[in-house]
Amino acid sequence: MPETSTATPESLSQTLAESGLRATPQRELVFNILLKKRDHPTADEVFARVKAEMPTISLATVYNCLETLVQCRVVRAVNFERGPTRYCPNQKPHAHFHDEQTGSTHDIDLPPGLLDQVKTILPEGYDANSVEIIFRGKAQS
Amino acid sequence: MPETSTATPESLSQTLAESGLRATPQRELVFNILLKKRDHPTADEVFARVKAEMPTISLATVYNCLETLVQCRVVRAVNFERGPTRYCPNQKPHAHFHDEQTGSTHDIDLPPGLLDQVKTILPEGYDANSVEIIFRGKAQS
DNA sequence: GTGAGATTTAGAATTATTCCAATAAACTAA
DNA sequence: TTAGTTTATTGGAATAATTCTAAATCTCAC
Repeated sequence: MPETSTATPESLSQTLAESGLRATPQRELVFNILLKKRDHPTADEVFARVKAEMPTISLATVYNCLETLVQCRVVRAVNFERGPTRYCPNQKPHAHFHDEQTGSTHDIDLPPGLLDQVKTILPEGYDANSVEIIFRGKAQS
Repeated sequence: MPETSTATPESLSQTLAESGLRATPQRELVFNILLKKRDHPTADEVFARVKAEMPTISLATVYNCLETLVQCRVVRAVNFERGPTRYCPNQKPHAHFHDEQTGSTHDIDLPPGLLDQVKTILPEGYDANSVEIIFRGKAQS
């Protein structure tokens, strides 16, 4: 697994505060669950994991928390294909490798400068603030 | 708009035949509709356009036809974000630029070799058969 | 401790897509 | 052609993912 760069649980509260948002137990738990198992879970999967520790939480809250974390940029929402959105707490620039056999997704570290280099293919008049790269294929198991 | 490389309406019938599939009026019309306006429409949008020319077609058939065309590789299904799948008849290797202001999507031609170059960042054991690149930002209008 | 605003909650509503069973169309072999 | 088989289309029901809504709860500043 690549080295990862993420907000820590401690800094989450601060990041939220900077956006005028509160660090609620639900938000913290959802974030910690994402950190604990970095397998790009869907909202439903996050809900199941979170529920084990906080049985009263609702699915709507999980959606709300995930959306909040995405807004604060401590979590990335990922959409490869038809199907539910997946969530990723890795904030380091990285690509995704989607293993077509297993359906699993791996983070791929990007060499510094690659994204800028890729941006140079854009014609005049296009100003990209983000670049996403998705590989599909077979990974050694 | 970048130059595009697509199956022609004429060759569609042959491509389908190669997969043991029939060139039905519905499949041909769906494909022609995609060629006519290359704005990455959703299935619903395709349905609306197709219906204007063939009022009896059903939404299920539009989904079926799109899926068939994707299987035959004459159409690409694109998923950027939460929301319906979009369809693109451009078979030339290209990236997508998603204009966050307008919500529209532009095809970006790729210089030869770029995809192979990007693949070189993959660690040992990863074998990608496709690479997708998505830009997000602002395009000059 | 009160009031304002933020957050959570459960369930209803919506959206996108797939499934299903019946009909229709096209192809094959006699 | 014509019966038989396979393939495709159709409309509606079913499912899946997400968003909405309105009420209850919590938190913070005063």
